[in-house]
Amino acid sequence: MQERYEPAAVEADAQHYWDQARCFEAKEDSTREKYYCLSMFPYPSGRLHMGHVRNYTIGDVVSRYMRMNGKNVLQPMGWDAFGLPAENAAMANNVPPAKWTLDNIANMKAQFKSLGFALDWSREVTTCQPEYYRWNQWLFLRMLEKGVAYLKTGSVNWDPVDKTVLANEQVIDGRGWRTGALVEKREIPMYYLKITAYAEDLLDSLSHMPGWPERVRAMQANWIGKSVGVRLGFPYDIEGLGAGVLHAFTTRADTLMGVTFCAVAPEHPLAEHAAREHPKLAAFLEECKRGPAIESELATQEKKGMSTGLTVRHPISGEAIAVWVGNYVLMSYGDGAVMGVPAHDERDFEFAKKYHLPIKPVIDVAGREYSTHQWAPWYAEHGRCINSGVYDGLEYEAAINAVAADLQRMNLGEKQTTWRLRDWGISRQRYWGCPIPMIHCVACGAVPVPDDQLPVVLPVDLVPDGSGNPLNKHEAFLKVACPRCGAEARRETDTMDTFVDSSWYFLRYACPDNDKSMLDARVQYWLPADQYIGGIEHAILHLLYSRFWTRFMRDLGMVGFKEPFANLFTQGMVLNEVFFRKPESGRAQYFNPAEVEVTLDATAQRRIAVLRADGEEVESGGVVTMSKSKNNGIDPQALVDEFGADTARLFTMFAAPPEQTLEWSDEGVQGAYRFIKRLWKAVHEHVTLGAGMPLDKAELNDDQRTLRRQAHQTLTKMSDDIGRRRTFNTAIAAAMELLNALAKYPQRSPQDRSVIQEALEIAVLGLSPIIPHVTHALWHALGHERALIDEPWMAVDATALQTSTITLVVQVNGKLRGHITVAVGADQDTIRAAALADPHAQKFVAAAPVRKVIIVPGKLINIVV
RNA sequence: GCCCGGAUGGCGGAACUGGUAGACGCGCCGGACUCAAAAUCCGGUGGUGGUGACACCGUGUGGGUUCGAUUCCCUCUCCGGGCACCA
Repeated sequence: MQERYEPAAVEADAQHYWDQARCFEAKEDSTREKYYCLSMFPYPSGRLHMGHVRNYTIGDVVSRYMRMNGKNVLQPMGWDAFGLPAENAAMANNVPPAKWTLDNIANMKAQFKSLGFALDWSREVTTCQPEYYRWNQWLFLRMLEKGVAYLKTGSVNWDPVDKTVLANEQVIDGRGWRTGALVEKREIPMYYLKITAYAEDLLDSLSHMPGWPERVRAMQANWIGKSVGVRLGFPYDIEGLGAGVLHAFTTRADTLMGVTFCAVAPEHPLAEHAAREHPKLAAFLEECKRGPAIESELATQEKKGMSTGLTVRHPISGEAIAVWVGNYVLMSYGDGAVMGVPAHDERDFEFAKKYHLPIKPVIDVAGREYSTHQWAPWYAEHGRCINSGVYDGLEYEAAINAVAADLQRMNLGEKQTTWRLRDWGISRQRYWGCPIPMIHCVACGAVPVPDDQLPVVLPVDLVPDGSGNPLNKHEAFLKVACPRCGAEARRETDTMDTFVDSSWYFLRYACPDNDKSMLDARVQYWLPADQYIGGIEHAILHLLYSRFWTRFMRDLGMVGFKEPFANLFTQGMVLNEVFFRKPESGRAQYFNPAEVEVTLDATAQRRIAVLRADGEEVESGGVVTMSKSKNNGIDPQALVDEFGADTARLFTMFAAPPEQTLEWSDEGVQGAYRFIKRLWKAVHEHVTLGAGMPLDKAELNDDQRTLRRQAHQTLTKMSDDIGRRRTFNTAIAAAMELLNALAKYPQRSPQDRSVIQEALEIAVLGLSPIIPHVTHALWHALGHERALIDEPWMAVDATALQTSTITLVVQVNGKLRGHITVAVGADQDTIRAAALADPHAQKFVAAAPVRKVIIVPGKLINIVV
């Protein structure tokens, strides 16, 4: 064994072994228990970033651990290869998105390999290849047949200068990012997927998914947003419209008698009707249309409204109710109208104050004093109806039931369940995506592409120029015969949302080579995925879409399950300090932390950051998410080149628990490297002493027994931390403690050496899922023929854990005052007496009478005086 | 604005089910080795008071429940994620 640890040689050797032995190529085997460990596939942006390293190291640790525990493990990888960045890069460099994307994939794949992940590359899936996306198209056609996909108009951001549709990300302060032109909303026909048809089941299933984090389930439940309430009708007879009913949904039908106005969305038919005769209102509607499309901006903008001049009738009292337009009312939720009850809804209160509308309290909350001048949070609480005619005296639920029953009788309302969840619009007016397989014929309308003409292949040599989808100018793609009548027709040029690609890629890993069908029987063997790992930022959309997609496939009989991911793990983001200089005028210039030297000043009080290039100081902007815009990313490759993949892996697993954010630290990396060197040295020192003797468990002295106990306690903890808790940081800490104990262990007798051998084996094997390369080498050095990856996980020796005495904590009034040692299995009276006799405790007990003694078995005694 | 998280020494973090706050690592201080430095090794390291044994204080803020609270409940502050066309 070599004395020096040389990561490059060690890692090349281990990777070569895994490659030639094809260790990670998974094969279906019905006699073995499978374990499908899935990580969210990356967008091929060009380089791996630390977030990727973190995500895939977690998956790799789990995979390797499960493999050593006898599972038939599948850990695949692929590429989420369609999307906007490729079009931007194409424009910047005049390279087709396809070439840019495939080059990036080649680069990143090499990086993946250098990190030593146990991936089955024979199942690689790339979403921009027709072999993959043809099945997007195929399934879309099945959805169309079932009415799950349908056509409807939807609103998009329109840049009037570039004459193109913009993503929300490309709209900055209401203006196009390239042109600076004011962005307009445009209504265009788009395809939608009826995810709302599955809303109830998507919600209900959440409570039967113990393998998902509580917070993700809560976020999804709130996103689906089930509300049970009443759909009310306000009848009207309006000139030019005739008689009709304005519908509004409410969860607070008990406050119906407090309605003093109604507010409708700017796109509501009543608003549009009124605007025809009302230029100021028309201008207001225009203003709303130019307003933000993003919910966060809608919700924070100033609440504005304007009267339509129209009135509707209160369904119970018959009073005239003014109809207003409110910029905060969403056309997409409920009926696009709300009843205004300023006395019991904060937003309505604000609105009423601003436009001097009446406020009428109709709920008595525990006899408290209501004031129409100022809002108080309790105004929205449940209570007893007052000022409500026949409903006076009724409580919340009784009042809602009574109102619903009365309205139903008048045919002006009914109980209704409303969902916040909206159908999923998948049409994108963009080039670099999966073509929607439709053909537009003058005579036949929108005609689906027949299955035998799939895939509709996306031309790969186009370069977008910012002025809309280049497919619209591509004659060879556009021109096609109508499948129905044969006349010349035009191909659909919209492509699919990339969330479609990522909604089922995890199924395709089971059968990537199947060119006859989308899925096959192998899916049933591997899925559902036993562990899914990815960023918390995907907690809602991607995961919800995947759950929906799987349900639709289940309904078609393509899969036998509806939840694709049995267990979900959401890892935190990777952060780093930002350094910048801001000139007097103009934008801040950001410097990569790799180019900055941070030192302490003479008093060690203040940190000084200096740019290496010019020796001048730079400012620190705190620790934030690694991003291109802040130039604070760390290239994992530089780390691998300098310290090796094992150090990169160890650092990311040790620096923080995997669910929390992780702060980059150069010193932390050094610490990880130092630990690996210490481990190497410990094994080296041990094996240079030559072969030991077999362990004789019956002939151990106290020191040997103590070390053995610690080694097996470490094994217990590492197994639990890796296998159950997924707290890799504490598993590593336990291994460090064991190594510290070994360093202090004094003896070198043959029996000592056999105990040390066992402890080193536990440390090396236990760490192998995290730092697989160096442990591969050390395992051989410890005298094993077989490669470590093929070894089973070690079993804990229960006899090594046994002790005869136990130390208990003695508290007085909950404060730590002393320790006592008692025999294992001592009875309560003995423990109580020993605790009271403890001299440290005595000092505090002597002065006052003992009122109570609480004994927590195996832990502590609390004496209450 | 709404939904979901988070806050513990100089720093990253540990304390798993309400039971010893600060494991492990980094940094710093002292020492060994060295002509010297790096590397390595050994010891110390929450704050205040005390020569010391030890005592008191201490887990973002303010309150509550409990024999006992970093952990449970309420309030507030700050930070992060998501908000449907970034992925």
